[in-house]
Amino acid sequence: MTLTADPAGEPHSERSTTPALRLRRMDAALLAGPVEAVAQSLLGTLIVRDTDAGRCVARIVETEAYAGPEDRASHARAGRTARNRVMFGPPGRAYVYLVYGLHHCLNVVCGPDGQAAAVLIRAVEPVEGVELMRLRRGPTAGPGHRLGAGPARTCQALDIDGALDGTDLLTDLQLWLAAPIWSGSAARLTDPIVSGPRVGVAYAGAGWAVLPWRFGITGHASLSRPFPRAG
DNA sequence: CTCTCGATGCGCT
DNA sequence: GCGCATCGAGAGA
Repeated sequence: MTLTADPAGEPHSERSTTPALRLRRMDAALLAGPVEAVAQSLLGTLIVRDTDAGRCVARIVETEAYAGPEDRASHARAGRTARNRVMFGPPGRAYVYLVYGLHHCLNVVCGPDGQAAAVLIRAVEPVEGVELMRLRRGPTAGPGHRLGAGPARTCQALDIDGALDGTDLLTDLQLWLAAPIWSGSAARLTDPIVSGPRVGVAYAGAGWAVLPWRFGITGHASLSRPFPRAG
């Protein structure tokens, strides 16, 4: 399925109104269950970013699951620390961290309060506010569908940084999660899902590094990078 | 297309 | 002090 909020994409007619993208706040129930299941459930849902500059809406097309201290690839592997404390909190919060000293990454905390688990948002497809996203990404950014093709690109396009760490994505007004709605009912992702090993976690050791906990919408143009064959 | 490398702040050992 | 859940530029095939 293709999601479009571009008014120009609709034939012009006198009584036609803008085919407004209708948004409904995400249900917390979607964030319950095993983190690798939640990571797949988040595919196709929307991130809404409202700032003074305007609204941006982006569709999640790629995720990675990170579990608790037992997961040697997870930031929770050393137990609860100042940086990862949000991961151990209630589901629905944003865990935002700085990586390589210059890039931010956004996670959606899931699982029960007190138990560390989070889903990294690895790539999004711009849906609304594409020009604003392009402005934030800078003049060297590629075509529109690549503006959110990576975890740090996603944060840059949506103006997400450490100040938003701990934000409640289920209730906040500036950064929140939504499900797309058509004809009054919630949309369901019908696209096939592809999986593969998580990116950049070789240090985690054989068991955890090869776990296929990276998920994407098969063949989507906004994926951060290709999935290995036979994923 | 692929590969290599530098930037850059800070959490953790 | 080491190394990172990354990106973009540049070189070479």
